[in-house]
Amino acid sequence: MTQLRTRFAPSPTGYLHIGGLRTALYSYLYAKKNNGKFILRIEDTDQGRYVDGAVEIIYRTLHETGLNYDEGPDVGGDYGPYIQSQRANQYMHYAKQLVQSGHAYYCFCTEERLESLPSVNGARRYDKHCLHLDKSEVERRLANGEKFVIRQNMPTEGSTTYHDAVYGDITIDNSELEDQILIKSDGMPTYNFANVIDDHLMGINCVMRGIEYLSSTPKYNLLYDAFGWERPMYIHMPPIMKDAQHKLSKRNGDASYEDLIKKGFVKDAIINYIALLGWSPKDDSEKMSFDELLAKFDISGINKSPSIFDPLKLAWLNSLYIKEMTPEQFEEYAAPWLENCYLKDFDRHLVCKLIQSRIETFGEIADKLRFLVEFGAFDNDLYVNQKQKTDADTAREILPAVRDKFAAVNVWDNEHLYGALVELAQERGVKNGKVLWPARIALTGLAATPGGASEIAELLGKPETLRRLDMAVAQLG
RNA sequence: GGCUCCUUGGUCAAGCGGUUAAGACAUCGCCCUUUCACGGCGGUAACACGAGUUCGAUUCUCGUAGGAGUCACCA
Repeated sequence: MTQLRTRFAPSPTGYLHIGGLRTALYSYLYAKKNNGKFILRIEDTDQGRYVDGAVEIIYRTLHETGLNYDEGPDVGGDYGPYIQSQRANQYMHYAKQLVQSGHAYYCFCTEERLESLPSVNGARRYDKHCLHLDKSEVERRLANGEKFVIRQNMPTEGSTTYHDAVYGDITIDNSELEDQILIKSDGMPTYNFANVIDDHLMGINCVMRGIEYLSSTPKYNLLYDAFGWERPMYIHMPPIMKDAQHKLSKRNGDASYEDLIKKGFVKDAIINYIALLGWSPKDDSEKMSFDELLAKFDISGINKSPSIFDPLKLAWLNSLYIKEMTPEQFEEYAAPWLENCYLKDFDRHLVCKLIQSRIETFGEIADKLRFLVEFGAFDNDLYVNQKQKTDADTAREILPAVRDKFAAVNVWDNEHLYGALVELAQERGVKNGKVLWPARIALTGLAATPGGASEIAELLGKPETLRRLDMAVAQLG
């Protein structure tokens, strides 16, 4: 049995977008699942769209996410080169072979003539004009150095059917197929042509790609047939949408993998989430490690309908990955987010302890703790708490005592600070909340904060804690 | 517009002729609690529509509607 070979064939036009990453993920998973090979090929036949550095981003992203390809430009392999522009000289040979066998022909039509063609059903269609050119005339014009393209000669009758692993049998009338250009006038192959030639030459026997190729696949198959090559297995995938109408696209500035990382999502959560967009393990698994994904992946679980990218659910999954980190891992991961803002002045250990269970993405950290450096006048109504039965009056009564207690604390840590507050409550014969609530409000001026009064005081340090208490008392009048 | 594909709660999604139509996110409520968050428990919420096949359709067929893709010397 021949070995399964899948490939990911992006064009280097910028960041790797989410849809592309998912295509790579599924291709990788399917290959590995079947002891096959996963190949990376860069499709850069369009010089105009080439973006500097884009190739490196592709390599980096794939390696970073664990989608390690067995063959590719930077890792080598027996079927290289793996960059299409470096294989440029082979395509003409195959195109001419097709011309020989009558499956393709030279076309000298000018742009003007093409534009003057009548449009049928809202689309202009080439009329096979040059197919009927005399062989000697073709030779003459070629010898003359006239510009030409090579077109695929499509059958005009009948239909072609192929089987797609997720969409089933797809049948298209041959009359729908245009005599597409195989070789452009600059001598370069079109994507459609290079794709087929390279897939065959690289032994790719399983093509996984977006659904946008579903209806043009018969053209590819006709090419395989014309060469007498075996057609690959096809697995088309539904798109990932931004909303019901629009596909997720970098053109619209939608999130790329890099953007998500910058927002503080972790790579495992991103991979986990996109695996779930358009595919289901059938059981109730949601959070899955890369290995579990590999164990459970199956193309029968791939959906036919488009799915909308939900940042909220990604965030939830991300929070799961954050929570399962050990405190050490969390601190290490959070370090850059802490170092790059005011938080660099605070005890990293304490900060991390406070926020690990309270954030969904690392990008939220700075906002969540801003009160540590921003403190001013606030509404005394914040002291009102129905359950603790507190208000500005009870605060006015208890806060000076809180200040005294804190001032007397020698070992400035949560344990001692909390103990001091509880002790005060006991002395007064009131519930803990009666002291804790106003103390936290006085220290932060916020209705909700990560951490309670003593934890925040610990972070703030003694001088600042006492200063804020004084301000709060003064504000109460 | 032609052709192709798609259609289960707000979102992801199970279901593949007979189910009280799973589960998750979100949302709402309760519990826990040093506020928030975490965690636990529970609630609201869906088979686009119309025919047909069948004893019986979410499931099969055909229409309708809606959506997407495609019809390049772009990939």
